[in-house]
Amino acid sequence: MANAASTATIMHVDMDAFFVSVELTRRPELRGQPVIVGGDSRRGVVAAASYEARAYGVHSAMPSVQARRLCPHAVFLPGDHALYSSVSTRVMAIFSRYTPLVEPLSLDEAFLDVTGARRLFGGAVAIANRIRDDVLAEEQLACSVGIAPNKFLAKMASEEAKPRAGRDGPVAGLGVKVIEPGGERSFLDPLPVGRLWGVGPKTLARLERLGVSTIADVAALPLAVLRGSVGDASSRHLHELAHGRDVRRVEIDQRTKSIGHEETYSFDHHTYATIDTELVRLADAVAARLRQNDLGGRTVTLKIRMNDFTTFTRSVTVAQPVQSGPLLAQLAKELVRAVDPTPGVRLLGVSVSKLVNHPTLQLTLDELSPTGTSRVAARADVDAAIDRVRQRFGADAIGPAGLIGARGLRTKRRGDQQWGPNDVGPKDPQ
DNA sequence: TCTGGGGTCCTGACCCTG
DNA sequence: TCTGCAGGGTCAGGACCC
Repeated sequence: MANAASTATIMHVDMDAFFVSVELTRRPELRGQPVIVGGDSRRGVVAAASYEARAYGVHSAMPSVQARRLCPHAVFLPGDHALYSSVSTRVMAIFSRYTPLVEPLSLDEAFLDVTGARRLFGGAVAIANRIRDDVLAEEQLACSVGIAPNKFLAKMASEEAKPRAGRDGPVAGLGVKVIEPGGERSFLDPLPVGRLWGVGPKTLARLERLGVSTIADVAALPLAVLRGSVGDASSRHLHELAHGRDVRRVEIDQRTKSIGHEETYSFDHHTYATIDTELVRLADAVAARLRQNDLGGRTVTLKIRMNDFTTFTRSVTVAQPVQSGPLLAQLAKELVRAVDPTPGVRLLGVSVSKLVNHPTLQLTLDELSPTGTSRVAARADVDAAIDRVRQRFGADAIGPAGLIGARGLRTKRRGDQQWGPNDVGPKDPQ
């Protein structure tokens, strides 16, 4: 790359149709067919589609019902979050052979700062090609790589390098795309403004009202005009990106800021009785993950989506960090009482933020009594015992008593029902 | 027509405190 | 004692990302 000695070299590596490609490694007979990973129920969505399915207009986040209509002969697979996660760990380890500066963005993509590795491996393009070869040889997976002076441009470049869905099947991409220092504007200017990071449907509509359609238009717009339309922080952010500037560094230590679980149900809940049961299950799962990471959180947020899709959040901040399932469930149940569930609740979520490491034991109100402190220690012992049983016998081996008989002792795990509910109705009295 | 799950960040309203 | 103001924390919602 020109100016290579003085400019940072950032790489964005993006796996091609990751979930589908992982599935094809264990179902090779499906190669060449339209394959869709995602929820197949009436409220499911597409998580990933093979390029053969994309040729029919199927894309991720599309309702599965619509995908089925567009491509009736597609093979639907339910998805296996645990498998994708383990493959992802191995792929990230391959990246780490070339630089310690690896920032995973999600299971299937990462930023790499290869500035210091260029000399050792013969340049950024050589590193990119070696990574692609290693991932293909060891995991039978393809990936695309963008190389540029900063994160934003590297990501844009990797999108340019990816394969595309053609009428007669996948069309191979470049594999590696480089944006040289000095070439930022000529690359960005003609692109539609919707390609800018942070421009979704709402912001796009606002920008279009200003007569903006390309990234060049944003770059030419006075900052004050942009600010009036999209606010202070967004205007500065978009203006910088439109000029090809992005000062964010590759961060290898990304601290988690919140942990939560949410679930969309196949059938709506109408009573506090069944909602409380679900909240116990969600709270238990969130608490287990908090303990797994030795974290506690002070703010508990409840999310409710009604069947007309209106969504509420209600939160409460407590003095001591929370880590126990029963206490989390108790707070969530108190929050849910502010909402009338009778019209129908389609989604419930519980999350915890304001996280702290190594939290000290938290007290409930009744535990503040003179005899209460011994109960706190006892509850911590119970939590630890539950975690040990689950580690040895599986997540469903033990759980809150309130869940027995509701939908079976089915413990919520990370990745469960990731792309929509199973078509199992609640045992709702209504 | 139908819209998942797990996150992050930003904004505005409101309340409390000095 | 009352009022105005600034700053910080909390809460709720919106928007966006993969």
